[in-house]
Amino acid sequence: MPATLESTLVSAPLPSVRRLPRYLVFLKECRNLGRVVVSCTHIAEYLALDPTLVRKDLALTGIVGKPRIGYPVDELIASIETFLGWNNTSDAFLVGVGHLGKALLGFREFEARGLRIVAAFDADPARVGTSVHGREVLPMEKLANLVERMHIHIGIITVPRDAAQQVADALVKAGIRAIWNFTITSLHVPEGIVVENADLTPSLAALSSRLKAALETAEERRMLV
Amino acid sequence: MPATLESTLVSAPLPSVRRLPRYLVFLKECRNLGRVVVSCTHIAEYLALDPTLVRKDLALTGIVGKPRIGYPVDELIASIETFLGWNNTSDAFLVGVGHLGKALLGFREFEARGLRIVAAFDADPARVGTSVHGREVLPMEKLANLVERMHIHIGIITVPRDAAQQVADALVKAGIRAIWNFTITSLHVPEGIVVENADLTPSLAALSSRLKAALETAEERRMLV
DNA sequence: TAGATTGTTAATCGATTAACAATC
DNA sequence: TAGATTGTTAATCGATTAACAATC
Repeated sequence: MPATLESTLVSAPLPSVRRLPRYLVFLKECRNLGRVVVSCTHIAEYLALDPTLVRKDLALTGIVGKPRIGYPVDELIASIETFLGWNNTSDAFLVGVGHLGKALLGFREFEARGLRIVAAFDADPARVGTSVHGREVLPMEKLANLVERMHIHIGIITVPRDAAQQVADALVKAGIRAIWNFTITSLHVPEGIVVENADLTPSLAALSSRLKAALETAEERRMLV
Repeated sequence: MPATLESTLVSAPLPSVRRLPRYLVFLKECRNLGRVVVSCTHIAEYLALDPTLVRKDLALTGIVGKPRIGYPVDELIASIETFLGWNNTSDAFLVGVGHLGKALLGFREFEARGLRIVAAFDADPARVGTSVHGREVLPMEKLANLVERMHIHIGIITVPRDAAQQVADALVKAGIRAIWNFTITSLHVPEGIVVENADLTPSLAALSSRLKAALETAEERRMLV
């Protein structure tokens, strides 16, 4: 296989990609305050990161800074947003209109971040036909046909975890290319299909673990005094 | 400073901690199927991970396996749940009763994972006094007093991002020790206060980046044929 | 100019993977 | 016993941090 193919198999380093949206918050604040240029030093200080790390992250997006000056704020914002694809919107389907599914359908911010949830599906006949934040809930039977007809690439799974694999199978069979999985279930999908897990449980586990360590440290410190 | 203090400053490796809940899903499936023992090989295969990685993660929880046999399923489940603190529940306050805040208040699963959201607060007078999933929404003025009286350690922030820092300040001042931050805002808190970020935007950015790479790879592969 | 900042190369660090002896 | 699996030590890998020349 030629090297060019191999080279595109990997996306940009994911830790870097995940930091980019946080830079944008700070940069837009700078813009609001009328700042014209900003340095990695300032960004890094605000986000409690290493300046070199920020510099490498920004370089990923293709921007070139000026030594001693920094980066033009407007240009940097545009560069990051283009890199993240926040300019051209992707359409997505959502499956499972429970508490979380409804909340996601209500997030207007997604559209400014390149994601438009254009349809919602549910297996529960009682939910089908109802309207959630202006979108009618459709029956699962319509999923496959609509994915193909509307060239949908992204499926969002917000069903109970026991149903997640089954829904993933249906989405993949219908031709979806990426799944945003809000269940803790580890999905099995064919090679080449992207699964991004967004279930909250791992984050909660990390929170508990860190809190426990912090409380123990504080307790020990107290005992030493 | 003595070495013992230093040693407790760090929690367990967070990547490991984040994987533990996913092991539990598989283990409980095993239990339901009547399996008595399970090996790292099986867990790793199911979750598409390296067996050694799984073994080290499990060792973190203190369990000891039997060569050639594996681990007793029941014991392993108990070991992980104890390690994660899913047995003894922590009380938490939630601030910001919008779409997401309401959805979180509706998640009954949190209680089985050691988190009980005991009260909700909002700055909007129109929301104060209403009831969400059986909990009355309280005014921000009551926050500080109740945190202290109820010995609350965890604050959940689900307000609009512009209000996040202000809410974090109020929580910290009231004596909270850990913040589960559902906004993209990078919070500034005193040393020793834990901030776990759970905003969806970084995950969405990773999804987009990976999808883009996957589509490009597929396209290149198509061109080569 | 002087010096803050960029871009880049090298060193470090931590997590993952490989290797292998011990063992039920 | 034979061999699958554990626990552990060593090697690898990737991300972060340090060092430093180039430069506006």
